[in-house]
Amino acid sequence: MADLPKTFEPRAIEERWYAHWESGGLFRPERGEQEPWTIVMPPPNVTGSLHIGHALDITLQDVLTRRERMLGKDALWVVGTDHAGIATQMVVERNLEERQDKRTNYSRDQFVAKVWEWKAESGGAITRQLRRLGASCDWAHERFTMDEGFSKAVTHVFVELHKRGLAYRDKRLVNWDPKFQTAISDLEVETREVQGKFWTLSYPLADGSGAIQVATTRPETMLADMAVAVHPEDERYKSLIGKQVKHPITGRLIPIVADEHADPQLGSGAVKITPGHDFDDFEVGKRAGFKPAEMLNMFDATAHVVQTSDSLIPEQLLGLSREDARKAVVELLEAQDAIERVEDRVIPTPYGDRSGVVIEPWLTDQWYVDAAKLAKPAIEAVKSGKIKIVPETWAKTWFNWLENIQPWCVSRQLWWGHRIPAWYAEDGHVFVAETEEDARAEGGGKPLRQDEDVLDTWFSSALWPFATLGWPDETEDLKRHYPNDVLISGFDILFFWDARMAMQGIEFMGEVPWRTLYLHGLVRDAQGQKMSKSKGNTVDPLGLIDKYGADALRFTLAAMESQGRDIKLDEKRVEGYRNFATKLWNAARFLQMNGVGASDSIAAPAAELPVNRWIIGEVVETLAKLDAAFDELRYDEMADAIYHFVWGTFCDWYVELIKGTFDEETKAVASWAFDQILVMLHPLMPFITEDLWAAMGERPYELIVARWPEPEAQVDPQAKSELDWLVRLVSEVRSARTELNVPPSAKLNLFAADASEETAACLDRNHAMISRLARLDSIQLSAFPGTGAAQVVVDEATFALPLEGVIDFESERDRLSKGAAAAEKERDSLAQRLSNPNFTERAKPEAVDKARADHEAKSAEAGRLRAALERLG
RNA sequence: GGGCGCGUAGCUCAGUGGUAGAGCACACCCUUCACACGGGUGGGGUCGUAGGUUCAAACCCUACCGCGCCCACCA
Repeated sequence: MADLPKTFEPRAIEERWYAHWESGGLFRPERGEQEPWTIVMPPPNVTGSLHIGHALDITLQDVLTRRERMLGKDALWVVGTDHAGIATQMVVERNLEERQDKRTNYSRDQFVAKVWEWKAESGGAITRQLRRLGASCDWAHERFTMDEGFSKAVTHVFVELHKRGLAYRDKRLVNWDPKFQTAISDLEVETREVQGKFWTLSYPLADGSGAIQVATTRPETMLADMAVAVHPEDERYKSLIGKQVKHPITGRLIPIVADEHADPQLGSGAVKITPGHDFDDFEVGKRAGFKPAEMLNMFDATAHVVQTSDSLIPEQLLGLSREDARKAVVELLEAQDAIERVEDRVIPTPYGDRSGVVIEPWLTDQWYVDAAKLAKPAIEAVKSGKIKIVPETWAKTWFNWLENIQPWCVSRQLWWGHRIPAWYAEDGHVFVAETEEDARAEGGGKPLRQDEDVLDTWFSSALWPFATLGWPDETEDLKRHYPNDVLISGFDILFFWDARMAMQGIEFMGEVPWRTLYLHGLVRDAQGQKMSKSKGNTVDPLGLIDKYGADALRFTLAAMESQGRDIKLDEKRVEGYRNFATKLWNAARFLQMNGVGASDSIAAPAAELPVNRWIIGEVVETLAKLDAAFDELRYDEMADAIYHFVWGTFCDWYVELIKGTFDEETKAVASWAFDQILVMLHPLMPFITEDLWAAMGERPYELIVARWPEPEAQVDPQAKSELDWLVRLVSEVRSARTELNVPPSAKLNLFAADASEETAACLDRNHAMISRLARLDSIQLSAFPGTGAAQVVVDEATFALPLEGVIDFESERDRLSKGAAAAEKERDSLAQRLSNPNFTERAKPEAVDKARADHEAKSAEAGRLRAALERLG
């Protein structure tokens, strides 16, 4: 048994134990015969570094994984990284820019090679950081979404979806990001409220009979106007329907059409229609008979003005940015007095969530996935309970999103990612196939050109629960570990990732990806603000680990994780749990000094002494609480149960009680109970527990693979009530001492009056412990004959502590009166309730019985306290 | 415009139809031979507001006030 150093230094042990676990293959021992248990880690971006949100996510997963492993299961925690298309391409492009270089100086293949180079050099930062947290995942089979095998799965899925008619190419408006020059999905667009203007413009009728006023928030797009719409029932405009308008800047003749989209209440009631640059207008345009291919486009990929196909945009506007074009157009309109009104207004404006620039609706050919079809079984899976969402309030959000889902744009105009397996012949014919050879075969040997685009990163990560297990091959892992048991993710990726995993998993595996979906909240700063780099209020988990240890950080995050609500992280909490670790450490030191080491039995040792029988029962009850908390995924309750047991029960009472009496039985029980603590605490605090496990003695195996306790031992009710009584007695005496300002060093005599035989026996059995903890000189089973004693009431007995001359009668009278008054107040309120026939007749019988019993107890207590007050004189 | 969540001790949060809990902070005492990252004791809450249901509500219902988030095409 190694002597423990005086203080606990997390730094010194964390690295050593992690390396030991990993090199020893202890994260996934060979357990092919055992029941499998599976969880996949949301693959962090390969460009990422560990932030506090990861720390929470990883902690929650590791806690479950470690326990399942201790339960003896073949626990698999899949780990890997995501190629993160846009993010990674950006990083590499930025590196090039720093050297006055740029992506377009290279061929596609050359650039992609550079990305792989970057990944090899600096792509693994986050995986090192996961280790610092103690993540016990299966590194031996670490995956990457661009690995050959995984890529094969991605291609296969796309080809299959195409075959099944669930992936198709379409020309329609997409959310175009002019900064990254790629399409993005609806989910990657965030709407921000921006202060803008609402213009009312005057468009002259072509026949010279007047003008019609139209409203817009984006005057620059008028250059591609193709119609003016009015409501079919709007009396003001009915007669104009079918007439033409001469566009004030381009001179284009455009029709006035009837469409319900035009809201008579809004602005003038007439609206300009720009089908190529507005989602609503696109629909109106289609209804008005325009084909997407005919719709006018006035922007290039960077959102600068280009000539429309009818060449009607004035020369001086070409090449202008959106912003400049707006100014120029407004000036031109002002010059011809065509602006009726300008109002200030808050405009909901779409922004790219990564680029931060305004998204342009742009008419392009893209690949879409028929999400609505895939969504149906995913909705059903939750409805039927095949997937259980925790907390279940999120189910509503799940349904709401999936029921209203739009086609998913999956093509991206990037170089880094899974290239879309589609090939085009010169006649435009498209062949979708797993390989170029297959495509060529299908195309009859015609020359083919592969699609330039790559797939949305989320398209591939949606396959994570099965493609990491070897799919489409039918591997042993796949058979054993799909469906996964649980998925843990932040609710911020519920749509991006979770829902898409469910859709793809059900479509391709015929089975839900996981049985339970646990959603946790976001970590916020102590003020409740969302953490962001720009605000500078981020908490660096690695800094906290350096300062307080990984165990303390993990325990904090678990303790604060309650049913998915957001976590306001306060460093003080981490400090507090670091103190908890130190407390445990010192308890171990103390036990060690007294000859307590590793327990030699898994089952609770036989014990005679009440204190030992009691602590065994307390372990059993703590285990039950923990097991229940695990079953319900209540991390706060797990932390709470073990924290209070270790500190409030084991350290504060058991260790204090057994001080000085380390007989063989006590040593055996203390060893066993402490071992149970280490086992039960290990999922939350793996490092310190593993270290203490080793420090306490020779072990046949590491704690990480030790067995989670089974509730074999019993709670002894007798011992429980005896120790419960003892704790109350000691607490009462201590309280009286403090309130009466008795110096801690003074030892008192205790007289017990009215003690039952049982109480007398308890006093006798435990007199040494009671005397030490309550600082007593002697205990006598008789009423104190004199006056001037402090008195405390515990159950039926009244105890007197003579304080000859020391006692302050006033203080003691106050103290006793306060206690009596409190008891009487409760007694009276219970009496009142019991005198109400409505209560005794209608309330549950248990409630009535309990009220009666409580009433009796409170009456007796009040009586004893009043009697004590009398005696005081 | 829909949907969700939250408002409980100074702070951060649990909580259950039957007389309010924890941690931290605070006050007082203690250099007791594991631990001052400690020990002991204590103060502190009309459980957002107003109604309703009930024998009984902080817990259920309704409305309102305040805060936050998500979804949605009001040009």
